[in-house]
Amino acid sequence: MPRPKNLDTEEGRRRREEKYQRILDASLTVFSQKGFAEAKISEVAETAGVADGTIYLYFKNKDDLLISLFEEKLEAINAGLREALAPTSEPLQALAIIIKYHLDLAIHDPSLTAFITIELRRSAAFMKDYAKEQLAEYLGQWQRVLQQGQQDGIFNENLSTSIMKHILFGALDHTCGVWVNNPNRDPADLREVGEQLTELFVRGLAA
Amino acid sequence: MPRPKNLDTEEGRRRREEKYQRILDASLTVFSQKGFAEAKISEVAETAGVADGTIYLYFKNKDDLLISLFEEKLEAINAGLREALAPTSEPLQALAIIIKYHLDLAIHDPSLTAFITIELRRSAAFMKDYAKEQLAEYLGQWQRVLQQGQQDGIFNENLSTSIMKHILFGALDHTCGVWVNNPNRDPADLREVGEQLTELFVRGLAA
Amino acid sequence: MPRPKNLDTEEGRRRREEKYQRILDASLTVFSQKGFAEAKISEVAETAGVADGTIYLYFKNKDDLLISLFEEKLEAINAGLREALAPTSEPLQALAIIIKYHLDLAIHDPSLTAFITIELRRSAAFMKDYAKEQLAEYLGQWQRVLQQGQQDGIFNENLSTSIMKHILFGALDHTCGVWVNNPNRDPADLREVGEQLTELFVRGLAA
Amino acid sequence: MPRPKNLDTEEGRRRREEKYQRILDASLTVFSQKGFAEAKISEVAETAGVADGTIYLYFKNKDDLLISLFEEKLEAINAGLREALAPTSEPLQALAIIIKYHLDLAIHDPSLTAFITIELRRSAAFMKDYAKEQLAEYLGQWQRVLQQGQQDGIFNENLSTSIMKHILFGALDHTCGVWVNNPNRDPADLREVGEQLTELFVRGLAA
DNA sequence: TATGAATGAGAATTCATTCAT
DNA sequence: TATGAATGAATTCTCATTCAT
Repeated sequence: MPRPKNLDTEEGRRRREEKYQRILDASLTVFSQKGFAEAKISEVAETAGVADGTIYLYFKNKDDLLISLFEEKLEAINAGLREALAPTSEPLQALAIIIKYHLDLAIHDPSLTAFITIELRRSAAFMKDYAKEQLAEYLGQWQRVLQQGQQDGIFNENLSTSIMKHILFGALDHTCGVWVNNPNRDPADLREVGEQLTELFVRGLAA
Repeated sequence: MPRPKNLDTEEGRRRREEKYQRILDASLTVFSQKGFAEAKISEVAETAGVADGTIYLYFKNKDDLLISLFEEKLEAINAGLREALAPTSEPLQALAIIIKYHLDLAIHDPSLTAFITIELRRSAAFMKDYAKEQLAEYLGQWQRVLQQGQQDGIFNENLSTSIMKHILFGALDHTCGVWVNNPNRDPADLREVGEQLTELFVRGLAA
Repeated sequence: MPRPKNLDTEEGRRRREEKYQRILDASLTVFSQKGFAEAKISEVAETAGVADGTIYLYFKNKDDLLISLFEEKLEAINAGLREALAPTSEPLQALAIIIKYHLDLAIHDPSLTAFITIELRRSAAFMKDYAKEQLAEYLGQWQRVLQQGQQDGIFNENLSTSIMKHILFGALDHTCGVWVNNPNRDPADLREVGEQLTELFVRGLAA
Repeated sequence: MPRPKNLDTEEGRRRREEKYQRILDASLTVFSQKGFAEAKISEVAETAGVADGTIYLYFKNKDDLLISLFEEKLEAINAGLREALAPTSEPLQALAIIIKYHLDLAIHDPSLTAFITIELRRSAAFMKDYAKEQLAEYLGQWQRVLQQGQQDGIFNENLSTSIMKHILFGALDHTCGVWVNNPNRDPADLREVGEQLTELFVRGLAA
């Protein structure tokens, strides 16, 4: 969703798209390292290899950069999860996929995870619902799996799926946040978390 | 720990302590409403009913205010939990107490919960370990309960208590954060969360 | 010249005088160490062993402290020189006394010399003439010696005594300033300066 | 040495150099009028015709402005004296040139003289040796002339050139300071000072 | 489009001075 | 008188944003 309008040439559009992306990537890097408030636009620009002013050709302001980053990343995460869940409709398998997907995210993109863990709540509390919507969509996918499990008689019907999705998210988000924050992090540790978490939930949710 | 030296008179000490507390309370109010970065010292001062400069008689700078707030509040929370857990050594009861204690905190002091939920991770990531230590102590109390449960043969020994404590914290912290952020929040909802969470964990942890 | 009025008792006056002096001495210490602008009233108070507010019972404000210090010290210096010059009316002897007196000042009270060297010009440039007057009086004593020397036919009548007094002051003030600023200063070095300066002037001024 | 990086174009460099100079000139004006401590960055900015923030694109902070001003000006003064002394190696002529050069400085740039007279000592006492080095270089040029005079048998060998240079500097600096501080100053007065000073030293230094 | 120098609003912090005790 | 906590005006400096090139 680059703002600049020159879409005349194919070439032009591609170049714009590419620079837009570069700025967004740079934002993620800087925001995850320093946190949004401490991050300087000039540092984002330097990281992206563009001039400070250029950022304002693609984004309205610093907040817009944050919002766009959330939108872009959360959308992709949602799409990725949708794809990952497509092959199966078996709730237990799906639950395992959900957990694995979230943990893999942390393993493969620690910056993104650090960013989400740190900024999501602050954004949820003080900003409009840009991020909230996407998060709702993400958790919505989870909830559907849980509901399916209840329908299939696999998951305890007394448990509220809308509460469970938040419990699961909190658990995953926090454990990933702790892991990502550890300079000597080892993916094996996070995989272990996945197994334990799965066991806890599978037993806990069991009908 | 107010800085001013005049501790000569009983009266003097009390007044100082009182103002120190007033500033800290005001910080909590403002920090939880706007987030630390957006909070202005002048607003904290106004909320506390003191002049801007007065804050610097009690705290070194804005960061010190944040750190002191963490220390003070987390210490009290730790002490409160210790007290709440004292009466029982039965793991299942203790687990219920832990969950109830955390949720009651949110119900009785939503500002504090909002503050912790939003700022704790950011602080953990970028600040020294002022907050980390207290959090470790808090989760340490939880872990001891889980370990006791394993020893008593009540909790599944295959589950890592050090992972479980983080899972539980993430779950509680996030659900409380969501609840606190809801302008139409109803304590009953959070109590419901408590019951469901307890059930999930009791079953999930069962040996 | 303490301001407080309670002069009722002999005892009261003495105590006041004593505290006034203590504050002034503390000012000299602090001003000479940090310079007037960097000096903090609270540090002067601490050095004097009084409360911050007490200073304002004796001095109108920070500037008044500076001015009073100049007045007090320069007056004493003037009186001291007058006394030192009393025994002789022989110009060459008097000139030697003048130089020795100024250098001895630096040797015996380096703080005062540092203070004067650093603050006198700034004060002369930006403040009222409190200091100027006393300096004029000091240099006036010098000029009378130079004039006497011309009258006696010892000093060259073509040289302007009003220029010479400034030249001599600049020379003495700067060399003392350099010496005082040297952490490894040795009084012998300054005495050597005195001899050389005397020789230069005696020859240079000779009729 | 402007900080901004864009040195790409000849044009760009020139404009930057020009603005750097404008700010430095404004500093001199303001510092010499009020003294460094009383000078406000905002006033320097206004005098320079730039925004407050612009100053920080060229200088690290207020102290850096002072230091840079010293460096720039004292360097130029040193270079100027070197040039002025080049034509002659005759000590008496050289001495006259030294004195004339210093006094001409005051006549042609009273602000600079006021600034140096007032701030040099304070800086020497409290700041690093930015200014000290350049002053040492300046007085070093004087000392070489005095030494040459001794070698040539013109100047008294009993006099220490390292003391004499300080005496001369003090004399010149102070007389210039007094003159510059006089609102009704007449260059003729300072020329008279020059003649008298020269006569005093020529006679005083004579072998 | 891209640049990056310039802007200036805004915020933290300091400290001389006041004033209730 | 003496105290020292409280005040708040004043100042430095930062950095998101603009705009001339």
